[in-house]
Amino acid sequence: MSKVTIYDISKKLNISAATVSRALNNNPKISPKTRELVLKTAAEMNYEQNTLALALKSGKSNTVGILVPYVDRNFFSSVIRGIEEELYPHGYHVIICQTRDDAQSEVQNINTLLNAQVDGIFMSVSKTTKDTSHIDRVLQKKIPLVFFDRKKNIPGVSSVTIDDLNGAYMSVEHLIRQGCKQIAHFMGDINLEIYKNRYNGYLKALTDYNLPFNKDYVIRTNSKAESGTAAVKKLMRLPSPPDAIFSSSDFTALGAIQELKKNGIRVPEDICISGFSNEPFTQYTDPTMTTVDQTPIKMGKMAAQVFLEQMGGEISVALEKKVVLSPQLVVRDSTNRSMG
Amino acid sequence: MSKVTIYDISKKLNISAATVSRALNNNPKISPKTRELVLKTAAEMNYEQNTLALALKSGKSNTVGILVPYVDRNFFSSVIRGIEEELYPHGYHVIICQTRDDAQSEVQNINTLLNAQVDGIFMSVSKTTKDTSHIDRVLQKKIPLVFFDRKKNIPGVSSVTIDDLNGAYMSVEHLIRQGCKQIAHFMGDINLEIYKNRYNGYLKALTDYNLPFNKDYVIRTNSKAESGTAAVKKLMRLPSPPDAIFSSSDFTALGAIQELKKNGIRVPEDICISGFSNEPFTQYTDPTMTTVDQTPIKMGKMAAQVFLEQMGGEISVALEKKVVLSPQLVVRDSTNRSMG
DNA sequence: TAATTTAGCGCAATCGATTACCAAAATTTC
DNA sequence: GAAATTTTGGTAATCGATTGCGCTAAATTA
Repeated sequence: MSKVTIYDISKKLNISAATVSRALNNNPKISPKTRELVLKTAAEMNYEQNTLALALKSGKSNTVGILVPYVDRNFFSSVIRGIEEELYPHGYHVIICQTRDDAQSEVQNINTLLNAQVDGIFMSVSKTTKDTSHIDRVLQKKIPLVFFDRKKNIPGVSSVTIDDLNGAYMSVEHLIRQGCKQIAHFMGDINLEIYKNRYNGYLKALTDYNLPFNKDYVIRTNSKAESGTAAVKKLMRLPSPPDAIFSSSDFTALGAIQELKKNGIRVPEDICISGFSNEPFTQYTDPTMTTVDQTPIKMGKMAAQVFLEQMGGEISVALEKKVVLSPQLVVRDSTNRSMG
Repeated sequence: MSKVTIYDISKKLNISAATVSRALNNNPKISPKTRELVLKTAAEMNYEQNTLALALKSGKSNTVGILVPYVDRNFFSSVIRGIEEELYPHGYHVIICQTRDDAQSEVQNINTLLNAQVDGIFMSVSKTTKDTSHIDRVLQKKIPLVFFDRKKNIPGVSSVTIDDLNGAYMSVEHLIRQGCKQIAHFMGDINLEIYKNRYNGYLKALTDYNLPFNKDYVIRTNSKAESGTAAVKKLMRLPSPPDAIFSSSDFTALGAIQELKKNGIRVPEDICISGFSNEPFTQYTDPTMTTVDQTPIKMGKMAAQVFLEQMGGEISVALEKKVVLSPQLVVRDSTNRSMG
């Protein structure tokens, strides 16, 4: 009924609990005969090691914490899946926390995770995070920390990100090859590196292909479809509207497409549009949407591997590791002019 | 640097650790003066209670486990979000496990969760689960268990589900009101109650509205778009093809729409189609898809509340509670004939 | 055969916090 | 002022597992 402990086994066999523990852990100081006996009895009695007691004694909890803005955002839940699948075989559990993109909640969650003595922390920093003293505290405690996607540049912290600049560059390059010459950009929150990088990739492509930069073509958006429709309205009022839009978000790109269709402007014939993230819905829009895949499951798996490496290293020299994954341009109809 | 314990505080103040513990827990047996002193010192020394030690001593870990087939499925991640948001203010953490719809993995995960001494378990049973002895073990240990969405009928286990039968009924009723008379059904895995209920709702609506039942109109599908295209092909070969499809899944409905469009059959003019789940993409398909919203975040919150109630009850009389949420019919263009 | 090594196992401390039980001090009561 | 209470706080066991140290008996060596 109630839990079987090593003491129950030791009493039954008339040996000490220490012997039981050693036998169960394959300690060579125990004779094979005793070991077998203990193992057999433990199995019979349905013994299970008490994780909490072990964690308290060893200081290792075999759990890791994952901090994301929202679990139900496809990108994040996919990363979580990747982490979980990579870590489960190693005996780790994942604790999920939502920051709701709130810096204060991030700090709180970090605290409770530290307090629960997690063996590692994975996080995508919240948009509003400025101060990083809570992150320093993680480092002080020598707990492996891995940023994914959204990171801060802090020495000693590993990160797994995608090459946003290149993803943006590939998108814009693709638009140019489709014959577009006046390419607008929906720019996300510049507080986050990822959006800054996407913007820079946009600029770099323009420069490399000798296209002029027009500041009216860069619109600040916020990852919501409405923001995309508003942005499109603004663009269409310009004396010389763009013939392509590279959006830093699938949602704003979607809003743009909807607004354009409503006004009888054809996509991709009149204007090409590409998004970013490869949200599941992008393959079902009309037209289907060109976008950039961030390989989130892979990102999660990589992050987990980085963590495992850091755990493996005897002396946790906290040597940081920066993994940058290559994004994948997914070309679909919203930029495909060859199909007419 | 290293963790501050109540012993550190007790040494500094030259009192016993017991007193410190009591002071921190507002035990009335400690004089206000001492209490204040301890509290102040604890704050100064940056003391934090060791969760693991507490958990070991009390048997309460303040974590709950959530088992889902895949975390990156929108429905499940939304439920998780609901649970997390409801439980976080109560000091609980959530551990996420993926079963990959594999019964064996479900058993394993349950075991490790029990072993980690979670205070409760939330689960959506995997498709392949037949034997339920692992669930019985949870009950034996008197650990609150709450099924959500996919459940097994086991006495003593609470559940939060939606009224699938009614959701199906509303859908079919809606199709009938649109003038459809020959309504087909894409039926999911009948091993799962939810699909059985959706099927029954379909049948009930047909009966109530005096429409004949045609067994050729019921096609077994598997929640993948391809399965939907295959099903449509089969239906279209019938001597008298249907004029509406009620699909038990958004994905198969999507596959159906795509296949029909490809063959020049118009939706909704020639055939109405409705799905189930209100996946995010359904609002972006062309035409936008009528579907049934399962209110997953609400479902998560309800499940959490059921759990909290069970924890609150002094004697855990394990009185089961069955919550059935009302689904929401979301009417969009794929069934809207008035717009012609 | 005596001396020494080694295999096998037990004792008790430890991880950090809680709490039943008990004891000293302070207060009240007569 | 002595006895009876009441406050206040200490002692030590407990949750379950691990492990350094040491002891006993068997095995090895001289």
